[in-house]
Amino acid sequence: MEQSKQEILEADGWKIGTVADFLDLTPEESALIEIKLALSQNLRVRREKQMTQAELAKKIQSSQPRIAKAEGGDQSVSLDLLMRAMLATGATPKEIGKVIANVELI
Amino acid sequence: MEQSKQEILEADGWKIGTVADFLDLTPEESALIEIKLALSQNLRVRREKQMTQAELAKKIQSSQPRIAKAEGGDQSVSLDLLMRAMLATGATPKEIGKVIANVELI
DNA sequence: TGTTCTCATATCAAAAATGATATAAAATTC
DNA sequence: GAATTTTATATCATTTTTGATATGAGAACA
Repeated sequence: MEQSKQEILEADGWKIGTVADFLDLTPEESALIEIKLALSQNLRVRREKQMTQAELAKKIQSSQPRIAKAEGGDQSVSLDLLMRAMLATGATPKEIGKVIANVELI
Repeated sequence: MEQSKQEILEADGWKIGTVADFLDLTPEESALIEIKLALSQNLRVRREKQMTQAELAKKIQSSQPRIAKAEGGDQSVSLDLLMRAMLATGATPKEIGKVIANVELI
């Protein structure tokens, strides 16, 4: 489970090559990554129930490839874009807060 | 109360000139601003109890002026920087989630 | 099988955000 | 009330993030 999580992070370009590198992250750095991943995963679930990536992109003046990156947990996607996307799926601050609050510290 | 909130937003460079303009924001745009403001205000409270802006800046490889902007709710500060700063004050995902969850929709 | 729809990946110029620096203003301490 | 510390504001070159575009991969379905 931890292994697969690391694989996901590596594939998405996070600065993690080995488990040692992973452990070199400060708790704060890890927490930020976890928060972003939680949001991106939640975004995909919410979006899939309602629309295509292209439709969501249009709603927030973005592009389909960028939504794909957001949902894929890509490193190049900011929290701001994730938040805009979440809100565009109808997520309320309460719901978003819950997603973040449920992030487990490593 | 609403008036003063608008004044704050204007002073910080948000694209809000009049109440009409303010009402032109989509609910999603408003929510994003509210979330950022809630975080910046909470950041100031947390940081003041523990350290100076310069000290916090050093912790996250930022600069004192940027922390000032973050706490001041400046438009040019990303959610990512706000989040990094919050985490550096020891805020947990649970606490951060609570701050966001408590944001009232307009 | 071929067509259509949806999502993923790559590239890139433009825009936004960044840290650094200088310095002013304000608050705190002496 | 002077000195010191802390915070705010302004500018700027660099980096990061962005939307756009092109295109590939895959699934769904005819």
